[in-house]
Amino acid sequence: MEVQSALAALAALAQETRLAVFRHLVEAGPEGMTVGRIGEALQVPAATLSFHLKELSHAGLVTGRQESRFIWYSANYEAMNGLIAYLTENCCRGQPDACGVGCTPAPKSTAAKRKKVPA
Amino acid sequence: MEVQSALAALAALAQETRLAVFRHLVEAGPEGMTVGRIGEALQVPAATLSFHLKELSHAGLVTGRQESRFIWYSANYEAMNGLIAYLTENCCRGQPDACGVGCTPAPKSTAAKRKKVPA
DNA sequence: TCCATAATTCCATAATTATGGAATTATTGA
DNA sequence: TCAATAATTCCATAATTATGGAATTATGGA
Repeated sequence: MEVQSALAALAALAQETRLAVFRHLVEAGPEGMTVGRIGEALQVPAATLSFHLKELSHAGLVTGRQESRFIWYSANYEAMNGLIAYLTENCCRGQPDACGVGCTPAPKSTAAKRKKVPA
Repeated sequence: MEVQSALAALAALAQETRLAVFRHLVEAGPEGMTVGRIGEALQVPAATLSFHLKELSHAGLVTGRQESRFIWYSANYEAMNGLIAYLTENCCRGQPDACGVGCTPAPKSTAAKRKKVPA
């Protein structure tokens, strides 16, 4: 990933509504969601949502596909992973063991959080 | 990670100089670098660098420790990993296999890139 | 063709952010 | 105490960005 695309992606995500939209789409999976459903879920006016979707789209973080009267937006997982790779690239000069807490994104908490069960 | 800290981190990284500083510190390891060395390496005027270090620091992405006349700044690896976890949280509703290219940041390209050797 | 629905563009206003020279504030060694 | 170096704060200017109602542009069903 080039510095300019990383910057575009970060700027796109650095806004409350867009971050929420993106995370929603990451969660939704490759099929994605229609603009209407996104706006409903997040309570965002259509014009505002359209503006933010365009920003995310320009940054390469989401893509839309027209399907009949609807546009389905979905997360671009490759871009997401590319951004993460860019941020962590060459962490500790490739000696991650020397990095204390580590250069690795922890045990990958993909699933929703679960309350810790007391012993 | 809370939405507000994620937003702060993303906003901090969404700026060319700060992104360069952060990646430089990620690469530098836990010891970090002095302000002077950073400015030298990236060719940034002191006042500008100071401003950006403050932003990164407020966002929790770096920390400075005074040591004699110098301030050593280092990346906060925990914050970095927290941000990544926040972005990928509950990816594909916890069924990453259904996600095509995947919810996982690829084979972890920590080390510097190497040219692929032709077969 | 006409109507209803989906989504985008237009636009003015408001708010936030980056820049870097000059002045200022630490910190240390002599 | 004084001088030298490290880093930050101050400040005015310039530039970018978010908001959402109203108008506009697809798209498909009747």
